[in-house]
Amino acid sequence: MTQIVDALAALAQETRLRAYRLLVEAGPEGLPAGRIGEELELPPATLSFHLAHLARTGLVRSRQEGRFVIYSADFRNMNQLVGYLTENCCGGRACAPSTRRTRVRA
Amino acid sequence: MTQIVDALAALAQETRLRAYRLLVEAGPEGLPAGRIGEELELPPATLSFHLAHLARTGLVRSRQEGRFVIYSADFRNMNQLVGYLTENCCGGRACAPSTRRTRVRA
DNA sequence: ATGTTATTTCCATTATTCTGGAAATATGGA
DNA sequence: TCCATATTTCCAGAATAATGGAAATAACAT
Repeated sequence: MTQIVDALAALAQETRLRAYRLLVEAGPEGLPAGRIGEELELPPATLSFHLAHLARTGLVRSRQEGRFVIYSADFRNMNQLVGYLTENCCGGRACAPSTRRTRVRA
Repeated sequence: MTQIVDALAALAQETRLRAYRLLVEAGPEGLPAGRIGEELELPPATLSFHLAHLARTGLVRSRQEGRFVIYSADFRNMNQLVGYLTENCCGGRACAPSTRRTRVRA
């Protein structure tokens, strides 16, 4: 439960949610921190604070690449989060919307 | 986006998440505030604060019934939230787990 | 009206989170 | 080596959220 609350809190902040979405869009290659700060127009200290927060909860990973630190979305925790919400917070009814996306057959 | 951040923030707090889950379990009839406070062992002011927070975001509704105020989960916003996460934060892959639960633990 | 129970509002205190400048650290290049 | 660039850490101030006692409001019963 602590994990779930932490993941929710990590995303419950506009700057972090925007950063996370950028990284989802960017795909597995991810983006260097500076690129994210540019996109979000954040001073470096603020950016670092939020990226560290996302990384702490495991929603995001980082790897060093030369002078750059590359961040990328880690979907495992997001899967867990969506799974939790679907199973525990939707009262049995279909909570995920019927989008035209990948249908999952169980 | 503000709506999504608000919903996430509402659930990103242990007390509120627990209250919300209780209400999901309780179904459409919901539960009187006092019953929730009893279950969660909260002083009335604290309980009221958190329930009001959930209601403000639309995750929960309340209705007066005699001397009691009955709270119940409103799934519309939860659907929206899960939908948003699935569509915007999962990078195209299936985010909801394919585990089909026949039994929901109480 | 008075009493009892349920819930909320008021308010102050404490705790947590956010913000960003300045300094520190890290890496690569000349 | 020294310099430029990328990112983080340090730190302190500002903003926001959580907590709960006490008083207020609401609803019903006698």
